[in-house]
Amino acid sequence: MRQDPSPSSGSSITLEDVARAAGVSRSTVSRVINGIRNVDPAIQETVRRAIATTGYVPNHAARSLVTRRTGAIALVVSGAGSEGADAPFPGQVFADPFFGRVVGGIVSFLRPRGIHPILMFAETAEIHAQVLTHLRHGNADGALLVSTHAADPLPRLLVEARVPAVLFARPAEPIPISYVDVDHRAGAKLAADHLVARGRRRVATVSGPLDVPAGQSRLTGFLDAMAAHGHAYVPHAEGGFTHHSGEAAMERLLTEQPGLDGVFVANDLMAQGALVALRHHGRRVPEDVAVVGFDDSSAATACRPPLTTVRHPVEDMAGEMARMLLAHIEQPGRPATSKIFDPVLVVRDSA
Amino acid sequence: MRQDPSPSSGSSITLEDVARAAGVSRSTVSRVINGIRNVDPAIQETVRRAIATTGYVPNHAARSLVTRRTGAIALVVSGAGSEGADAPFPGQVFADPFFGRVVGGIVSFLRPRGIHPILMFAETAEIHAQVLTHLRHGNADGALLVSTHAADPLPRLLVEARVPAVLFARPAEPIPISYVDVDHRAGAKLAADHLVARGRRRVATVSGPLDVPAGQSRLTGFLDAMAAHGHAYVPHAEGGFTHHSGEAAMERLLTEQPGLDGVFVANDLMAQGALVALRHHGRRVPEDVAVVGFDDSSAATACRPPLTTVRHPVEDMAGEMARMLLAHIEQPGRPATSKIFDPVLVVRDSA
DNA sequence: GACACGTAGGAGAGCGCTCTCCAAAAGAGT
DNA sequence: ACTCTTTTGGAGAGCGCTCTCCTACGTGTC
Repeated sequence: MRQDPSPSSGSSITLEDVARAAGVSRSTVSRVINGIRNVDPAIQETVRRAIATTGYVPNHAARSLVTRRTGAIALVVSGAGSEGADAPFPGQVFADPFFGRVVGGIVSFLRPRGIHPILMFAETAEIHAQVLTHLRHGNADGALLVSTHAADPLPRLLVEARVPAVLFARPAEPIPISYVDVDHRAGAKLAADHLVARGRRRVATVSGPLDVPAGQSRLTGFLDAMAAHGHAYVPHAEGGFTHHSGEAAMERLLTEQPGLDGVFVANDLMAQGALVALRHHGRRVPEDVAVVGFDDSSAATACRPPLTTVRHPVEDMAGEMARMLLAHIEQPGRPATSKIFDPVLVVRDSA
Repeated sequence: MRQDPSPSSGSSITLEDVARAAGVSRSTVSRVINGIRNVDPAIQETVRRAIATTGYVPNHAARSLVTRRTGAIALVVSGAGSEGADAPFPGQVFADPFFGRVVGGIVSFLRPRGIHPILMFAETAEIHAQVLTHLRHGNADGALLVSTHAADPLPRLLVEARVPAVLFARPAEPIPISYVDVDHRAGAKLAADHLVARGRRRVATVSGPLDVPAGQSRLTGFLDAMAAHGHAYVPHAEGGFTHHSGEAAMERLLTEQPGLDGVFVANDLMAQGALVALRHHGRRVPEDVAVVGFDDSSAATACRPPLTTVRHPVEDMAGEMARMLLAHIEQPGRPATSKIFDPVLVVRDSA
């Protein structure tokens, strides 16, 4: 036995070898492995034993050559690479803990199915093309796309190239592509209701970038809800979903309305920045100013005080994205669908 | 022309089609594409034109079936999944901005070479096996491994399975595997020298977990450097490299030595936590207590005050990892090598 | 002009797998 | 007992590519 190829040595054991060892044909071994059609239980057992003793591992390339499936999916993080003054360094986006949660949700769903995502960052147009080529080369069966910017052309390119894809968040332009999203308006209303219930009368808001649907909807949802509570005018300052932009926006708000006692900040990273600005101006949170964030990212609990925030069920959404993509890959003609998730208010100490 | 397969329709254009269009053989087209051997410039031009007009895209599966290369590499984030009381949720690790930088460095190096990493999380032994199987199926040519825990068995498993691999940070057990690392002792000395130069006399340290080489080296490096400055005894509290463990360790240190005026915290995330504890106890930073972190992660600049910290050239190290892995894939017999990077002190406001 | 030599292109044999087609065997209905 | 269906295993044709031969054709040498 010692001259035998050990199972750990670079596997050049093929189906043919297993078939010979089991005394059956290649077809039968293939059927046992793929669990297709009926195979006599006794033969199945023999084949399984042969697979174990030979240490056979299927060759992925050969399989996908004939099935025309790679069994891989791409996770594309796309943006315009113009995150304020930040360097457009790939992986920069992971500074936002939100992406960690997206990745976690996707992996949780995919891993039990034996799929591991291929990570791609696409900041520039040149790289968009490269990503597209990669996908068309058959390196992945489909793509999960998380855009950081509204003007992202990739969703459209993906649709045109007929690459199965699912987006996180509704695309800015109306195109036939599946996506998941959270009900931003409902989340903003949750924040408004909470602030009013806490007795706050001079409320303001730090919005996200208004060219992004999420930024837009959170703002209008908040303003509408406040209007329903009788507050016709609510000051707002626009931020860019980053820590520093939140801090700067809060500064502007304090200049405009020094007497404010409540603020809704459109994401936690900005809220963290807002907290810094408030402290700098001697405001106590929540005594002087109540702060409500959005996302329930890990930044929310890292803050002092911990943030009251609107919980985006990111992991569930990411899992659903993966589920939808798999369905699209399974049935190529499937029409685009969307799924909107309900947010939840998580009450902590900041409001 | 309108009945022709349009370039954007699911590519079933093969080498054969291109060869026919160019009036040459399949071999010649292959040679042009792979730039191997001499091909008449005129014919090359004809072939390129044919490729463009047919919209040909090479089939990756077919190619890797014969070359026995996938052209893919795996990025494995491995740990024991017992990060304190945190849930072992995949992607959890991305809460640490450090990983974002690792990913960024890897992608920066790999992307120009047309390679996109396959992301895998391996928290449990069961998943280690799954990852190994995946690798042996030929889903990737090699692996880049970032462990969060010292007891990680994956490096050894990878070596045994003869999967080309490179680690981020020296393995706890001595095994023949390539790695990159930072000179932790030198970094800790930088911190000690700076604290002493700033005139601090009652210095303490929050160390990382002592079963991790990085935690160990940073502590001993710091203690040795302080001893060289005449400080025989330096109190220390052990943390777990997380925000909360840093806060807790700082609390303990303040109980043991209320009069301390300087502290070296073994990573920025813990330093951020330490800042919270110090503020809670009414200490001003840097006036009352000078704080030096380690890593120069984005947490360092998000803090108030911004952290003076030891910069780990993470992106360079990650890029080097990828370079080493490609070399190992290129020359399978290549002996394991390591590369140690020098850290740099980044002076901000905290010390 | 006969020979060797170097170079460019073509032919064709696989790489390891899936899957359709067939044949053989087994059961069902009359 | 015969035909008709159903079940189960084998044969073999590719999937699209690379790469090793092999042939044809200059070019150089004596």
